[in-house]
Amino acid sequence: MTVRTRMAPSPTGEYHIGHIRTVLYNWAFAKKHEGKFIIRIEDTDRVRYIEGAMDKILDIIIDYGFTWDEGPRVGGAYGPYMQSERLEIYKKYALELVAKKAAYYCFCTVERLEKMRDEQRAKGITATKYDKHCLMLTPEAVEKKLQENIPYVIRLNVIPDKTISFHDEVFGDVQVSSNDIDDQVLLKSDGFPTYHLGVVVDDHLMEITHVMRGNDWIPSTPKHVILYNAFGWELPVYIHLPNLKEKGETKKLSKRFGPVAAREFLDEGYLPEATVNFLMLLGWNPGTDKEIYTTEEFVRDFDVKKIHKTDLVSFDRQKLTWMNGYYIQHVQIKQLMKKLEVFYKDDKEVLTILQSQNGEALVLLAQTRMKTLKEFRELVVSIPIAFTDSDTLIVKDIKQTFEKLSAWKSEDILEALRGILKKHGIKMNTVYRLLTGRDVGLPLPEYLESIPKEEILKRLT
RNA sequence: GCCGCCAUCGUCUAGUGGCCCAGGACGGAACGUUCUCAACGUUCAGAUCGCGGGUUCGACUCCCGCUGGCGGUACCA
Repeated sequence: MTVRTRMAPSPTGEYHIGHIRTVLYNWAFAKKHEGKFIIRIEDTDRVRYIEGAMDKILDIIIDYGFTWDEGPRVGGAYGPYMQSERLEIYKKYALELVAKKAAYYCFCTVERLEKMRDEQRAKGITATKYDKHCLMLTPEAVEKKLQENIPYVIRLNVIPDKTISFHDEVFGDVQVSSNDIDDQVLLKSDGFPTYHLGVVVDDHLMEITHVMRGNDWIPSTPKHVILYNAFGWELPVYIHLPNLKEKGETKKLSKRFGPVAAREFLDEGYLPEATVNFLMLLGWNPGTDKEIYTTEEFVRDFDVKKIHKTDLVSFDRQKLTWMNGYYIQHVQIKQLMKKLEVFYKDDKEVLTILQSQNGEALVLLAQTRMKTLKEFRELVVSIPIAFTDSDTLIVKDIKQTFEKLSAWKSEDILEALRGILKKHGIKMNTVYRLLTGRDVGLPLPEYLESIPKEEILKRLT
């Protein structure tokens, strides 16, 4: 049996960093078992649908280094891979369920449903459920309403007093009473399926063997199990993943603490490989002390049995930043140059520095000093400074000393600066501030060498 | 409310009955190196394993209860 996993994004908004984690796990699992990773677009919510969202999602998945074997843009034998193009299929299967009495037509208006729920709540029932009002309709009555073009939905017919159970590779056996399951709408009045119908039909038709998704789906999995049983289909292997939360908080990631969208992390200068490495450890751990992982190593070591059985895992931004710094430090200098050039492609000032004669030398110096690509800018771009009265004497001295230097080399500059420090009884960071406008940064002599002497002298007037 | 799930240093976690008076990483502190800041090296602090009961010769590990958190409870996914 070929392993087939999938990620099924819904084009209703920004692609979250947590979604990349889910892509990573699904992708790695398929790779590990020499299977296929599929992307399917679940665009069944026409109210929240956002034009262009799908392409943004696909682009960001690519930018994080992932590809898919089947799905939009690449096609495949199980297409179409957009649910909006599969409406006839869902209708066919919904009707099959109706024929099997596992589902039924419902003509209730939203108003009646609201009234029904209000009445239930008035009676103290907080877990409101559809009252199966339309289940009582005779076949003739249904036929008549259909003839009259009365809008309808198709609902799942949940049989009471049954125990629905399924096995999850992470959470073990889960059991739920069918009494706690609502007669879920399967096919909406606009002809689109709800998630529950769409996911079951498509996962089956696309021969998905392992369903890996956030554990917020655990409560609705029994509905899917009922559907699989009604169709007489075999269940996929369920693997529910812990969701992400903000470090120190109890709730999910929030913009208040930094980026949340996958795209934003790239914009902030986080390397995809660093972020992906960080994501690997969010919900999984090899059981060893190894934390730095290439995707190849991850594919090799990834084991479903090691996925964390917990409700939420913290997204520690500080640790991400550390890991990003680690990656920047360990990447080949040429590659780092390339990454910086791409990152600063619209920043003339930084780009000029990068492409100057000393560009690479500066990057080498900056390599251990930046945690994100974004921090490179403040390392190499000086801020003009206004000298105070007490500064002028030192500045003048520095200038004179520099002017006397025959060669503009870091060793000579350092020696000159040492003399200044001694003479005025000041620390290097004072000189640092006078020359760059910043308190900290790249090693001064080397940094100065990378800038033409004339320019430095000009700054000192 | 009801249903389901979860619970180890500040944070992420290792740990599946004795190897644990709980190990690693991030963060913090100190020292070394040093032209500032980093990086690097060495060291330190930091968890009576949510609480209370059991079971057992022995529990972080098994069972029950409580508490807390999360999720679901839509013609959203």
